[in-house]
Amino acid sequence: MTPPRTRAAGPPAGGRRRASHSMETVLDGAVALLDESGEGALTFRALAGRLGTGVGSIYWYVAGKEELLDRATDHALGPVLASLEDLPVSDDPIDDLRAMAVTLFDAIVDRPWLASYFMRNTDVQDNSLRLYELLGQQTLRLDLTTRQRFHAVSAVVGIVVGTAADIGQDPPQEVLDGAVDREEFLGRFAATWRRLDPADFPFVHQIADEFAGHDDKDQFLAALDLALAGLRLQADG
Amino acid sequence: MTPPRTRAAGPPAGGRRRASHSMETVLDGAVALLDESGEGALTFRALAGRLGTGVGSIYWYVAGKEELLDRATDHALGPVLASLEDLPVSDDPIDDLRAMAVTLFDAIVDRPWLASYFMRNTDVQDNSLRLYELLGQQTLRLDLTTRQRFHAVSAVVGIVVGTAADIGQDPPQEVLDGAVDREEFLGRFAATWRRLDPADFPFVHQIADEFAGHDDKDQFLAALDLALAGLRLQADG
DNA sequence: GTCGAATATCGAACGACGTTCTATAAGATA
DNA sequence: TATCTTATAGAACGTCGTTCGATATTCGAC
Repeated sequence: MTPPRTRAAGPPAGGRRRASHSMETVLDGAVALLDESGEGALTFRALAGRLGTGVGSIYWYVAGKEELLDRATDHALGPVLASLEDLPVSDDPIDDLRAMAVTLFDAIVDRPWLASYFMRNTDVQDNSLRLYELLGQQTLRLDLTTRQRFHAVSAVVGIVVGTAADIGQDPPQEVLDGAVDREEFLGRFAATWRRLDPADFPFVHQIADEFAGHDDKDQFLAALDLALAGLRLQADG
Repeated sequence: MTPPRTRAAGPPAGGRRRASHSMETVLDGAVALLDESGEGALTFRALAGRLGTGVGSIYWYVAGKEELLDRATDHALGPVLASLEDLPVSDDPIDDLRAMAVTLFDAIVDRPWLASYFMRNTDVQDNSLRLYELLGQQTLRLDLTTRQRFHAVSAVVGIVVGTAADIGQDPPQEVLDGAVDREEFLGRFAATWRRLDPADFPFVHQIADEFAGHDDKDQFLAALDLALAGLRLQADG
């Protein structure tokens, strides 16, 4: 979460969103590149090639790579925000908060690059701010101080983004290429850990098998539920 | 956490650590650059300049930038690990776990770049693994399943690294340069948020003042304590 | 004491990247 | 028509990670 840095001389600068057919095209292209081959694949040259234009053109819409990333992130967050808004409302705010976090997590797992840029600049990332607001509104239904609400939402967002980022950066190409499947990948890991001296590494040694068969989502849900259990305690206390 | 990718043909490849005066020199230089001017400042040319050698020489010690970063991270983690080991042991494992998390957090705040590379490759990052083990050993003292222990440590590490990373990437140069102090920086933020329509953004609007004066460490401690409260529930239940 | 491998250094060169700049075309306005 | 704004295109610049071949140094084997 960070304020504005620079702004492209570009199109919808001030007022409400004009037509600007091409800004969407640029963002769609950027998102497509990110989806297809990850963060490293989004270069101005590659994007220009895909759009059939020159690199210079992109700079008319966007001040630089930072803004491109921020806007692409926000662009991709639009549908996520919509699905959060469509979530049913129960009478338990913490359950609703949980459902939102899970939805957000799933979206980030689908697009791991989201984690790196999410909430970096709420000035450009309108949807990020709305998303933050939506999570926050659940805490308004709880008996908490403002500060506690603030901290609760920070914690939840932190767990979602943190865990998802961890997962996203893990698979080292071999797995993405399909040359090595996830099971073997994790298994190699576990094997290394199991070889450690149990006297020096009682915990890691014990954890090895658990790790070999672990599900990233379970890991996320466990962390989330720990924090939410704490939050419930805080709200009821 | 990830297994090995490539390895430099380099020096202490297999066996126990030889003298290898220069590997330490390289890592010290890398850490110094990272400390002085952040992640962007660590380039092979800058490092070679500081060491008074050629770029090519560095590649004898390290297979590439990834490994350089991994090793530099682990190098910097050495003293942190030592201070974790020196922490007093109480009769409450969760309190001890908390103290460790706080110590780790403080170290990362001091060196924000640690967050980006911590635990990326336990094969090269010996200290990371030991650190993970140390946290895990506290959970061995709790009445939990292996899986719960695994998840608990993941959650704690996730909160530490996630929160610290968030903080580290925030200040947008102006603050680092001292041109704008933190208070004004946060204040600008809060002002933007306060200008939002309270009907559309009840939460963000309410949070604005809280945010203006917030302390990053409080934010971290709040998230940590929520999760630890949940953990205590789990262990006692 | 010599020789050849293993160890270690160095910097030019390569290709890819973000960014800047200038030239230019098309559309609106007068 | 002339002029300003909008929009495009790509050559050029400097920096980066990385590769490579030319060297120097060390050192055990003979």
